[in-house]
Amino acid sequence: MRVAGILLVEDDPSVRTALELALTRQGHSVTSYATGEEALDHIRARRPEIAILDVMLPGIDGVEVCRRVRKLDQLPVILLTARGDDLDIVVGLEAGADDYVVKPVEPRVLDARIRAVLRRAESAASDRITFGELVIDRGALKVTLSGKEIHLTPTELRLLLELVRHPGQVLNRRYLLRAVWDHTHIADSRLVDACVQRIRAKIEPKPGEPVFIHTVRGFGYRFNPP
Amino acid sequence: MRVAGILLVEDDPSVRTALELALTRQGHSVTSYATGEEALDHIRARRPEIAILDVMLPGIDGVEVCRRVRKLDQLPVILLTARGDDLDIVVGLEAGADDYVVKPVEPRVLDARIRAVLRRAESAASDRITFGELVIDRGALKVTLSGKEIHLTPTELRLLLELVRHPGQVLNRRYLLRAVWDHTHIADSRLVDACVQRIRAKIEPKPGEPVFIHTVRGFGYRFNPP
DNA sequence: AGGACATGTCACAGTTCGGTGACACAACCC
DNA sequence: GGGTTGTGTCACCGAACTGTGACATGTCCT
Repeated sequence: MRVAGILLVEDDPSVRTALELALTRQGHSVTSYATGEEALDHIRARRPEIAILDVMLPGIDGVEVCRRVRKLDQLPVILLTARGDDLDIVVGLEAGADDYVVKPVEPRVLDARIRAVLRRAESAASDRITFGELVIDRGALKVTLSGKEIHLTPTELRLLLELVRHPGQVLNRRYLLRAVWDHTHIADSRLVDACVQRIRAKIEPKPGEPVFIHTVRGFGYRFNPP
Repeated sequence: MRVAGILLVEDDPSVRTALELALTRQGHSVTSYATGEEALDHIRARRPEIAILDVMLPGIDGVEVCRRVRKLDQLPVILLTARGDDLDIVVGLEAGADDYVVKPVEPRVLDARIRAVLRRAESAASDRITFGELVIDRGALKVTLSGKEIHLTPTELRLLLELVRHPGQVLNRRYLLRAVWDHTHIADSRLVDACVQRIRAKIEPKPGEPVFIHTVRGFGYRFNPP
């Protein structure tokens, strides 16, 4: 099941907390703010997968955030409004929102609408895999950790992708040498170890106790989904 | 303003006539039917731009029509339902509907939703794509940067379009050689590199640090929407 | 504990890769 | 023909990458 990085903007703290809780329960990962300014910063910095914006906000309102976002980006947007005021709906959809939801909303309905919007947006999106904070985009060949892009060299990336292709499986050094380096029969080589070490230095929060790439003494390495 | 060929399916004759009239007044061209079977025939034969389907229909219902349509086509679908029954909404959106409207509906609101759905569908198939300051008109084969027209040679344009067709994806040199030059298996060639440089010189504000076409060392190039 | 062995760590130098500009040639247009 | 434009190729250079070996550290077994 896909899990989305959702940006939620809602100035009423009780509504915000309730929605955040409900969405988290549905399996989404949610970041929330109270103002449009913060939301725009977050969008620029963290690239969420979808934004859910309350229309009524102090300062820059949801519709305006939506307009600005639409100028730069394809980021899917759902607008939230307190009443089903028809004029709001027209304005909101004209601003480029992908959907428009009237509060109060059943969590299940909001979830369905989020998934519908994401499904539509996905056709253009690339295939990526998420392991907790680690996101590997196989199409863009990008790796991000907690939203920050990590630079991996070609060999490091190929090795990581090979490990990730078999999550939970132990891959021995000979296999990895063949798969990543095309080395057919170099028996003893510290190459793999060195490369794993370099990857760990980049993606493991504490390289001393690896979370992602585990050493299986005597056999090889295993990529563990957290 | 764009005028859409709308397929309307609604079994209640009075509602059908009312909606047809309202939509026609908004400048749309509407064809309407009372059953899902007729609708599917129409879709196959006439390729409407958008379908508005009542959920409750005798025989094949709206959700089922939506499901079948989605299997073959990208045809945008809006579902209509008599009450705001939450379960219906979830089922409908899961079936792939682009939007879900509860009757009775203000004509202006329905119109806004139609336009929003069409706008989204359009951006996927549109002739003109905008990436920040860079505008690529695939119909006119013109590229403009900050409003100024940029002259690209045919090969440069083909390469740029190929990259833009897969935004965010890394495309390797072999692929690009095949796609743009029809070269089947020239292994080592700096052709792509040279062409990318020429494009960069024209569209990148600072060719030293490219914004649009990124090099992914060891793999290829990636067009990054800003 | 102590030895044997497996793995982590690190720095460095050779190698590869891509950016860049020059250039030759073909195609095209006056 | 003569000039202009588009395209492929090449050589050079700096930057980035990577393999290697030496050494440190860790783990397992007796």
